[in-house]
Amino acid sequence: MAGHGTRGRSGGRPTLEEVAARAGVGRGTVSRVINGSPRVSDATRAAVEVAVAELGYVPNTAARALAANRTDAIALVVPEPETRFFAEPYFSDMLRGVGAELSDTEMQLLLIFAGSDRERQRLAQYLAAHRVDGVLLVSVHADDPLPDLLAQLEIPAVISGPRSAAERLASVDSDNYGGARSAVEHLASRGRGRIAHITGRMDVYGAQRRVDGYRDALRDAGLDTDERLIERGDFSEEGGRLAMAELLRRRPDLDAVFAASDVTAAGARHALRAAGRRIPDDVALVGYDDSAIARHMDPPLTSVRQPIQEMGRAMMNLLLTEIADRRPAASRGLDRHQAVLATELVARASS
Amino acid sequence: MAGHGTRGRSGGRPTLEEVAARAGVGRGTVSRVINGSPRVSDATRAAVEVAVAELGYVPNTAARALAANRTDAIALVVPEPETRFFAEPYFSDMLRGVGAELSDTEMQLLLIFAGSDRERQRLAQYLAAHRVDGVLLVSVHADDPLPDLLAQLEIPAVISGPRSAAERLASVDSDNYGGARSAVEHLASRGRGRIAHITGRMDVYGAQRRVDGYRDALRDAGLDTDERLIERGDFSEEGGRLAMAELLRRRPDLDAVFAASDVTAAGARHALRAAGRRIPDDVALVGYDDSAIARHMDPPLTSVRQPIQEMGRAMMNLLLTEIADRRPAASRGLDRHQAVLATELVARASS
DNA sequence: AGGTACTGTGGGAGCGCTCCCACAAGTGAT
DNA sequence: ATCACTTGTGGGAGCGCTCCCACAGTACCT
Repeated sequence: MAGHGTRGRSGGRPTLEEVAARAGVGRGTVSRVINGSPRVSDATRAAVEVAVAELGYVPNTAARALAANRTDAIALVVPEPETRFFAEPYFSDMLRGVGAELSDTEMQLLLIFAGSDRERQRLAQYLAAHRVDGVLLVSVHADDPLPDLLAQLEIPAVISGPRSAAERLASVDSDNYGGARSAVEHLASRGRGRIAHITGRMDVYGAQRRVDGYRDALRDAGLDTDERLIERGDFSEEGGRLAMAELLRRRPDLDAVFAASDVTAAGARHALRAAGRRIPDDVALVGYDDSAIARHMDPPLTSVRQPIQEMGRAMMNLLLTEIADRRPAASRGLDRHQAVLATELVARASS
Repeated sequence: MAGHGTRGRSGGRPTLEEVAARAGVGRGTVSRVINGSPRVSDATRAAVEVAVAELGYVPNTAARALAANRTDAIALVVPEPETRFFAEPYFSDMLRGVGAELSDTEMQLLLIFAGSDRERQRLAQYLAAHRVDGVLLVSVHADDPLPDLLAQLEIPAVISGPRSAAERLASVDSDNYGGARSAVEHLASRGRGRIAHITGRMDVYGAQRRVDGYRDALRDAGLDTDERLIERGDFSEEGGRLAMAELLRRRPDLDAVFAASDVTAAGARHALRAAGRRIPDDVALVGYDDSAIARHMDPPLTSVRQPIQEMGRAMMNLLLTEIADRRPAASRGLDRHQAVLATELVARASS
């Protein structure tokens, strides 16, 4: 159907040209009004607006995208299977923040899952076709090639959780260092002096930062900084259990544990129970994420909350700036855009 | 950035014209190859494909959309707040089905929430701009103006759950009538003879059909068809409780209840417990939806399962057909496209 | 040999918009 | 009166593609 020739001149949707004719002005003027340019007299603007209303004119997105070389669309890329997306409140919180920030924009948000190889293939094509003006990347693993692809294509992008201290992409993160510090300071204030730490996967930058925060807080508080109080975990429950058992073997006198995630803390709790230690009487326990697990644990788990929704907003803000600048942070060397949001310690019965 | 004149001729993305030059053919031929037209000789096709690969050519979507008057995008419209979308497995199941059917297509799926008035306003603009080739509409209320807007704009659309027997839009539904019948037949086969029914909101077509199925099944089985065995509910738990209490008052001798939803059944269960009736010993209970509630109820609830994921697939299939035909079902009078999928009774301890 | 078909191909015209140049008209300084 | 701006406006050119017409070449009939 349609395509060319003298097609549907009368029947179809009105064009900018028809609006111009109706308002008795030129095409350029209508375009200026539509796009909110200040360089139009009030009288002319009013006339055009009347014509637009009468004709029910709506700009043709495709034509605009072609001529202006932009799409007014943004992709939220989730490098996970859909199931995880729906299962974890993290994503819906993030989405809410992003949506809130976007709602007074003309931009359109696309949700793209890239869990399988097939989906990733499609995504690469999609990005290569420049079908979006910018990309929001959440939950990226350290070895993910996606960020580099984005940098190479020079597509503005913002990542949640930088992959390292040398992250080239603009990024938003919560204050992992500060969060860890607050956990340790909280335990110290409760009179605990031999505080252990079960780390997350050490190839995750945030996990490294939590270790840094833990160490510095211990040192600043003048507490026991024995390296044997640190044991590796991997964010999993089983990892937490094993690490806890090892810590109890090495330092049976420990009186508190800061775990790098709530799930890890759940594992630690099992090991503590198995060893006959009471929480919090014998050993105080603090987790990270303030997830549902924390609230439902027995006893309820003290945890460090990250402002996920705020992070979504911040990501969107950064991205809109990047797009406005039309120069991805990656190409500007050290002048990176970053945002780090404060965490909040939620104290419960476990500490 | 770009715009016009002799812009980025060398640097930017390759165009179809450049591919044509490289392959030593005309623009038309490249277009045919890209779009998989059979009217190209094998030799020419191969040459073009080489040029495409060498140049890393990716078609410009905007230009294609403008010239061909199509977008290759489909919207899944959810007329609910995002929170409900994430809370109910219904949507994620539906999405999975839709996605599966779409994955071997070039089409792009957009997820659009239209819970608030503001969002609905935006959606209307969006549709008026014909930014999608078709729309999937899930969870529509009887008085929703959205379907009519779609019909008026002549945008191909498929609705999940027709609003009435006279639904003009193409639709996919589960077999509410048959599902209700199977519930009643199941109870009858368990030896129950005085089977009550708590309906859903009667302005929902599916709820009406369930009543029809209930009535016909009773009649065909030669059971008690006393109209006093039917009481209105509204899909809610409280509604189920009230209706159950009323039914017990009117027909204290009833020995089974078929509730129009699992949530309703949960309410009925409370009322039965309050009246000292044991489930299933005194009264057998069957729900509808086979939701998580059914599995976790005490006792576990027998329920009618709808094939949500299959419905998603069916919707997508119907829509793709509609789009291919380029004539919305609404404009073809009685030649409507519909699909009705079978339900399945999941028997548990409550019956 | 002439006709009729079909296959494969090139390229003009056009999709509806934005960008920018050109230019008219007004304003104020010289 | 002249110049130098500024403000507002019209419209040409171009974005990269698809559609379709025209036409060359080949195949198969009369």
